Amino acid sequence: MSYNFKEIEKKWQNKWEKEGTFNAKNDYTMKKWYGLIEFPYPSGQGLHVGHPRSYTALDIIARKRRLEGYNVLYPIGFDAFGLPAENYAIKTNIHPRVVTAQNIEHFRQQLKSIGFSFDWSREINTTEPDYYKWSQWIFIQLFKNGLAYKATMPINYCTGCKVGLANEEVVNGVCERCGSPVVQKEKSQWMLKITDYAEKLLKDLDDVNYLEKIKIQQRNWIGRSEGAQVKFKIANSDEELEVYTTRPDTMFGATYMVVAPEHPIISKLQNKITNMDEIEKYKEETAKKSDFERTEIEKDKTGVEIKGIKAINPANGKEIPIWISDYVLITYGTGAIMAVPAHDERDFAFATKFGLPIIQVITNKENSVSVEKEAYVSKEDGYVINSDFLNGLSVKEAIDKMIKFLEDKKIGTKKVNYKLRDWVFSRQRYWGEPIPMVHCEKCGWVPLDEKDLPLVLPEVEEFKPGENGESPLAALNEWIKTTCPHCGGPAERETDTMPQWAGSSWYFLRYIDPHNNKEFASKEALNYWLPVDWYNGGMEHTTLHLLYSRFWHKFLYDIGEVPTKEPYAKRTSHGMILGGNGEKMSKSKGNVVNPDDIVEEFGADTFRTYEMFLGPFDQATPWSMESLRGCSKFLDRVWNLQTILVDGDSYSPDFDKMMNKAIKKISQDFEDMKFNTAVATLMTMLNEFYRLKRINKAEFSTFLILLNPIAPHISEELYSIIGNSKTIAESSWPTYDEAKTIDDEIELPIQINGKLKGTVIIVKDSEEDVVKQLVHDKISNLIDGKNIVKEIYVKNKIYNIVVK
RNA sequence: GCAGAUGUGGCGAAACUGGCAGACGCACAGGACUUAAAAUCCUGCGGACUAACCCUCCGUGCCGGUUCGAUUCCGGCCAUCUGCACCA
Repeated sequence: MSYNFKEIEKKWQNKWEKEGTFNAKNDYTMKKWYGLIEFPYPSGQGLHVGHPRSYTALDIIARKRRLEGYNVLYPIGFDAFGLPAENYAIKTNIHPRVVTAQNIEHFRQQLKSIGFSFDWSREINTTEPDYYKWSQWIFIQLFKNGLAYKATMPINYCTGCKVGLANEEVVNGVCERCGSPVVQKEKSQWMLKITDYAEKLLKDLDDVNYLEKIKIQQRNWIGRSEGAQVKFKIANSDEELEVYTTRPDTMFGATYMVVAPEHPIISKLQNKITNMDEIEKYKEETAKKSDFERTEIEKDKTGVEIKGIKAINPANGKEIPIWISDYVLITYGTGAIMAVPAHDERDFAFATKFGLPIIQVITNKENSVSVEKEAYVSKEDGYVINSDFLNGLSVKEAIDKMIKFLEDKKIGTKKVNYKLRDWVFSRQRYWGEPIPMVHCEKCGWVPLDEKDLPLVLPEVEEFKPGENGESPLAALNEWIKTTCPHCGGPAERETDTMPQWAGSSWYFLRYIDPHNNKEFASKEALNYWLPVDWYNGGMEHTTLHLLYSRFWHKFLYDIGEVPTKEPYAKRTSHGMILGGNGEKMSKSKGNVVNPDDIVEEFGADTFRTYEMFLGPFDQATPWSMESLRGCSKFLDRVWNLQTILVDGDSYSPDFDKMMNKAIKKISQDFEDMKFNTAVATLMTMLNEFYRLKRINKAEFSTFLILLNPIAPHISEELYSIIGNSKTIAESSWPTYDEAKTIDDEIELPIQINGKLKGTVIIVKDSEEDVVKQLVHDKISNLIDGKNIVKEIYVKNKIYNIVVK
């Protein structure tokens, strides 16, 4: 018999909403637990089945924590600024605010229908002035502390639409919408100096409980390296070219230099350069490529020699040519490299293509290295040759000696470098937080007075970005004209807006005290709730959102605004849910599953159970309608346990053991996010109840509490039906007796030569001679007359006999 | 190219710290109930061998190694997925 999930789920959801069952308490004497999921971007498509995977997982932990007596904060909100709403506005001229409000309403209703235990009283929305006031406030603090600055950075510029584009909108070098070529266009933009925090962001990873793969990804992204920064003189000139290298030991093998096409040395020395035409042409071609293309495509190296100037290798004083090539990026290091083709793969490819000299300076112990066909890049067991005063040293020794040489001569220093780049914070867009800065002729860039926040996003007629890649706000002359907060003279507002990352970089702080209009959150509340105890989200956010929000938080810590160094004590990650065909769900593939349909047909509890059962939580798994029905059947069987409900005590000690083991297993599985095996354990329990055709009230109640975090509605309903006066939400998490989880008899496997030949029942912790006798009796027919070489007994695990 | 991950039945998967490979579920097959179907319940279900059962052998992407014993550890390959900023 099926149960009426529609009625039951509605009933409990209404009760929870009416009573505020899951709202966090303002009792700061209680032990607390703060669980966080990545708040959704309210897209027009509505909730994806991927969202509930993460939300159900932490909902399970949140519900368990409440039953364990914690004051739980499990909040929800909407990250509602963003491109899709703006692009929709451009098409339809409907204000993004209107569309966003509709989408949020839809999301809210969808989320509520799944029965998450969110504290809805703390819902936030990044597009509300009350919220982004504080995003702007934090930006001003960053500016005041020298961490926000203006710099000229390229944007993607569509030559057809004449607007700036996000990376996402550039597909294969052309505009996604009109197909016109996209070029890089220089633009003055706000930058945030995340690189100042590189060392802290790296080091403090040691103190947080993130999945190891997340730490590794962040470390690689920050990309700390040690090396040397070295000045190369330009022959017959006062100019110098500075390079960064991690291999100063190979400097005698540097046979040429390469600078990024955008490098300022070119314009500085243009009078000496004899092939400016050729260089300009190459620069133009480079501008057509996004960074993405320059780095992604496995292509032949291209480049142009800068004729008329030469550099001097400071190691040996030899003149070497200077080239430009797009494989050198202006944004990393100094934008220039010394090329050592014998010991760097890219340099090797470049030198081979353009016939540049290759000088080997590193060999191995056996001196069997050849750099005829490929570069020798190993740093281990390398020894220096052909390098004057470095000859015979190991790579490590040579690095130190060369750095000392450079420092003595004052032409170079030891230098730590990071791959991490500063954060481009300007967007030439409408639907974002206005940047609260004005430009005054006299005072330069000045932040708004904090009492004048929020700087409200003004109304516009036209959402289309302006020509030349300006923001739509650039057309609002009246709005732009303002007075300088510093000197009172005429000034102009910044017209770019913040990126979507801004609102999400600190939202977890606002949840803590969402209605505070004096501060982003009170000190008292921050002290109590921080840090976030557990944050679950997608791996795709590891290097951007996760790092950005750590950066903002660390900054706020340094200026005394938050009490913890790190925002998140623990970070875990969920795998993607794929379509039934094993491919990523997408409209074009027609394999999208809509959560609403599942909830409508099978109910929220089945949906939640299936999302947790479908596979290991951290791995990508395909959706299967058949398996979903299996979960529906499971809940029907749970409902029908009522038919075998009996009075009386536990059935047997063994049965009691099964219950204790299950409590232990499920409790631990939840903590380890092994939800699939937790569900499997519940199914096994259920099978056992039916096998014995009995369950008493105490057992049923325990079973329902264990099931409750996964399937909260049906479990509450049954809990009440079987006569409990309190609800599960008012009860506590079951405990188990460790002694009752241990078997006193063990079925010991017997192997001969590592192959299973049988089993024997032994008393737990039996001594070897006792077991030996039992084993020999059991398999005497297999070992009689055989030459026993060795016998291995691993207590309570295995007995293995080696025969010849 | 770099980085991270993954690879186990027809399918999703499980397996503690190196110790009985395949728990749980789906699909499938047979049976019960039913006038019949659906639903439900019961039984079986890695492969080879076998009429069938037992036995035996093979089996965790491939090749090798360590070990009494390897899905698990080590080396080398192959394939797939994800991310990327050619990171000097």
